[in-house]
Order: sequence, then C-alpha cells, then structure tokens
Amino acid sequence: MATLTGGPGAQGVTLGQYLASIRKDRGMTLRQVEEGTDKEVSNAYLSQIENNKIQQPSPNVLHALSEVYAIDYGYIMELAGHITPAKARGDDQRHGRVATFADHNLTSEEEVELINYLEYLRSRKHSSGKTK
Amino acid sequence: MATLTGGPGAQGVTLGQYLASIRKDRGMTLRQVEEGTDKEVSNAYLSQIENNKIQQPSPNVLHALSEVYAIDYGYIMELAGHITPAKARGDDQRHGRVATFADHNLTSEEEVELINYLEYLRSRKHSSGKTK
DNA sequence: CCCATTCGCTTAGGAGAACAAGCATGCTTG
DNA sequence: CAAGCATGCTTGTTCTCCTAAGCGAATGGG
Repeated sequence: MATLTGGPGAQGVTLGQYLASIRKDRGMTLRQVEEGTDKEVSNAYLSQIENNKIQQPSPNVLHALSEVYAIDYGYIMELAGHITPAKARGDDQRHGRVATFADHNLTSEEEVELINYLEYLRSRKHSSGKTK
Repeated sequence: MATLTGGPGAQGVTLGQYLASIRKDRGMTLRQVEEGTDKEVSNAYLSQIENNKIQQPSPNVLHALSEVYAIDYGYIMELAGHITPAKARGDDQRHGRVATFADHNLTSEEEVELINYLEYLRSRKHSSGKTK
C-alpha cells in the first residue's frame, strides 16, 4: 500500500500497472471484476487496460472500476490522462457556502465521490484545456 | 424560457434541439462557441450535435458546452442519455453529514456543479446498470 | 491419461466520436 | 453584378473505444 497508493507525485506508474496491482491486491480475477461491474467492463477489455493497450478508458468505465475496487476516482482519471495533475492552488475567490449540502443528506459514499469530483473539477479549471 | 428550460419532465426535446435553442438564445455562432470552448468543440461537430447526428457526445464535450452556455450539466447529460432521468427517491440510508464541504470553500460555480453531479450519481445508483 | 474448467491474453472487427476541409447560401460593400 | 466575408452544414477520413470469439497454459477430477 505504500508505493502505489502513496501519492500523486509518483509519475512513473501507469494506469494499467496501478489497476492490475489493485486487482491482485483485492484477490480478484478479471472475470470477477467483470461481474462486479455488472458487465460494464468485460474481462477482455480490462486485460487490455491493465496492459496499457487502451490509452483512455471512458469515465464510465473508470467510475465502475473505482467503485468495485473502492479507490479514488479522481486519481485514476488523472492516471488515464483525462485530467491534468491537480496542483494545490489558493487564490481563487471562494465563498463560505457550507449549508447547501445539508439538504442533500449525503451518504458517506456519495460524500467521498463528491469530494473526488470536486478535485476533478478544480484540476480542470486550473489547467484550462491545454490537454489537446 | 418556459418550454425548454422548464422541467425534466418534457420528454420530447432532444439534445440537439435544446443546445441549438440555447445557442441562439445566447446569440452565438457555431464558431464563437468553438472559440468559447477553447477549441474543445469544433463548429462542425457542434453542428452535427445540434442536428442529432451524434448520439452521445462525450461527457468532456458536454461539460465544455455547459460551461460556455452556463447551463445545467446534469440535464444535458440526461438528454444525451448518459444517465437515466433521475427520479426523486427517498428510502436510502443517508447520514447527516454536512460540514465536510466547509473545508472546501466552494465557489458558487463549483457548488452548482457538485449539485448537478450529485444528481448524476444518484440516478446512476438507482437505475443500477440496466443501461446496457 | 483425458476432460472440463478457469485463468490471462490476443485478435479482428464494428461502432461511433471527432476533426479538417470544403460547399452553399446570404449579406454587405464597392 | 462581383468580390468578400460570415454562417451553417455536409462529407470524407481518422482514431480509438469496446466487444465477441477464441487461444494456450495451468489446475483438478474421473
């Protein structure tokens, strides 16, 4: 758990490497993951992803995998190159809005995903489409 | 503003119709939108989308458009068929977590997008992968 | 030993997104 | 009218995801 899940600073690890190691860590086979995602990700396709044959799996697929493995969605989005490596920033104009989500009665799971998505949003904003 | 932005209940409007009407409402040309998205969406491609030649523009593209037009991301994701038409539900186990996002100092824009994304998450959960 | 199953993996192919280039029309000016 | 430009749209092509089908190797039972 040290090296791989450590930090986003590790520039060397690929999406395939990461996902493969996670799957082995969870003790799952390709076909078990396929079942776990409710057929959203086929075993064959997962194999391609793990061996870096697929350059950018769709957010859909990554989302399904992140839920099966219970890993950070934003992180693998980053590994997949969908977003640029979120650097911590601090000079935007924010506002102190807090109570909004009181109405939403968040599940803990939803809470986690929202936080991940916020990370995703912010990295998008700050990199401003230089990806192409 | 009545018919189109009215409610998600309107089943007849297509993604193309909606986006086209919004663009005209904003008084923008195809190429202006192309510029506005920082070339993320070409004018030719936008034309195809507006004429329903493209069935499912990627979340990337939809996100870019939602920002240029300042419209609801979750709504056009829904129109595009990426998510199922979020029906209000109420028997999940939630918890009263509220304060989490106090640390995040949300921008109003971020707040809006998070809410949209929450909608997206919940519709995904409740439809449980019958999309395929 | 043979059969069945399961594993990871490869390959071929369909499908559809996305773009670049170009066309057709209409509107302004000279 | 002709030249020029902007706008919306069509066409041809490229690229890549993703699936279906299947292969060789490993394992286990009869």
